[in-house]
Amino acid sequence: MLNFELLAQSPVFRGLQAGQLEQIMEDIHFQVRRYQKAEQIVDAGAPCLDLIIVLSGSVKGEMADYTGKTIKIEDIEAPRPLASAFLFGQNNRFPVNVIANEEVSLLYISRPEFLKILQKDQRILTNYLNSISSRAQFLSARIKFLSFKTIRQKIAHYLLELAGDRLAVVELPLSQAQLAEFFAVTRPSLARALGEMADEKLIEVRRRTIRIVDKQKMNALLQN
Amino acid sequence: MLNFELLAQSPVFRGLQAGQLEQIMEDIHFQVRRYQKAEQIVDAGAPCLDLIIVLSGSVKGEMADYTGKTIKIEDIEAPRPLASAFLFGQNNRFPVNVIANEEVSLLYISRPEFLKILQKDQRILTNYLNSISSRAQFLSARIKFLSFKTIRQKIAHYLLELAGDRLAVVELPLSQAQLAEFFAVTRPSLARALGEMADEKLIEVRRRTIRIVDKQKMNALLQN
DNA sequence: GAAAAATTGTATCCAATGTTACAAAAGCCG
DNA sequence: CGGCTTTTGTAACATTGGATACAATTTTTC
Repeated sequence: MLNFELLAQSPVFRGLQAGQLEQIMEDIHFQVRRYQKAEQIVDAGAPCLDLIIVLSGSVKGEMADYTGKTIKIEDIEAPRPLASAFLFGQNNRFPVNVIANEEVSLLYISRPEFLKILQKDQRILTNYLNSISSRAQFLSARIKFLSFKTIRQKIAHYLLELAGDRLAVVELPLSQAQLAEFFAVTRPSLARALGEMADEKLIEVRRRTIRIVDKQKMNALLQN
Repeated sequence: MLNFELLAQSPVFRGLQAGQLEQIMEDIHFQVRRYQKAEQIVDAGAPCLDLIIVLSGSVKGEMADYTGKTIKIEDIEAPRPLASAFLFGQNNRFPVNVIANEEVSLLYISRPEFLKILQKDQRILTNYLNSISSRAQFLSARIKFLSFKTIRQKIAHYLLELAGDRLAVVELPLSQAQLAEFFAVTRPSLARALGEMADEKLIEVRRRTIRIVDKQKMNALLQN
């Protein structure tokens, strides 16, 4: 049985009462599938025929970058939708491999069934439009990030974003290895760049804890 | 007066008769604005409140890459929509600067008005979903492209894509300078890479005309 | 608490690309 | 045709980051 309370937290169904949602889903055909940790859920290039929502656990999207290596694009946790931006469109194939981070269960709703839902409920329609758009916005931000030329710029952007306008002391939420992966950069190179920036008194690094010393210069980095 | 024949060619209104479209638009509030060549139409970061469709001419989207330089993301020509993926979403701001390539005229339809249209016509709804999704797919492809590590890989990917399964002789549709911009790479570096690939008999280059000599090795480039 | 594993810090070497500058070739326009 | 502009080709040098290896430190596990 579906957990409608949780599902109503999903970006697509947000704002609905669990009861309303249950009623809508009554007329709809759907499936729930389970996967083990590290199992490959979707191969990049496979056609996207269903809206897929993570019901429990989390999955990751990885892009095969042709060099055999993979770049991790993002994690998706319950109750977020997985393929929302690729359900429609010309050549609607998954751009990424999707792999289970842990044991997960996924809700599948086919495209025609989902269209029924969109016609039925205006709330879900706007939710879905918002969801898809947020997806495009995410990709756009990622392009912006990847367009930084140097590791220092990536670090500066990342740290300033993380710190916001508030404190100058930041605890990295990722290990250096993960951060390097996110930056599409090797781990020693990241460590070296951090070390050099520390030498130049832009930041202070004590393992995962980083203090931004010279916000001025950090910002300047991003503008030349 | 709007050219409904042309507008019906737009991804959003495709498949409608000009007459149907005219009827739908009768109830809708909209504006048409004109811009001169090189005029800045949208500043990156500005809120996106309207669906904007290019009625004539073309515009380009450029991303300010923090270094002062801009990366050209794409050209948008009539009758394509401009901000379709950013009309909705959490933080719906333009991710790019939009600049007129020539004299252009643009159709503006506000979000609430456009929602009316979506509710009214199911054809337009699916069109719009397809349009947004294609947008996300485009961005995703761009990320994939940018994730190639070497210039040679970018060249190989680009040429093989351009050539398709057909002839091995390709005429570059862009100047080297434009291509370099698209590759997010400097022009001399691109020329050098082309020269080296020619030395190694992967390709033959005579200015804009390129002949792919060794498809085998070109493909291999993309896989290691 | 000790051994093992994971994470982080560093160093060396090398390949790839940017920077800058200039020359050669092609296209354009009188 | 002949000069001007744009595009393309090339070279020398500097910089960045990748590959690899290993040491130091911290965390995990038993």
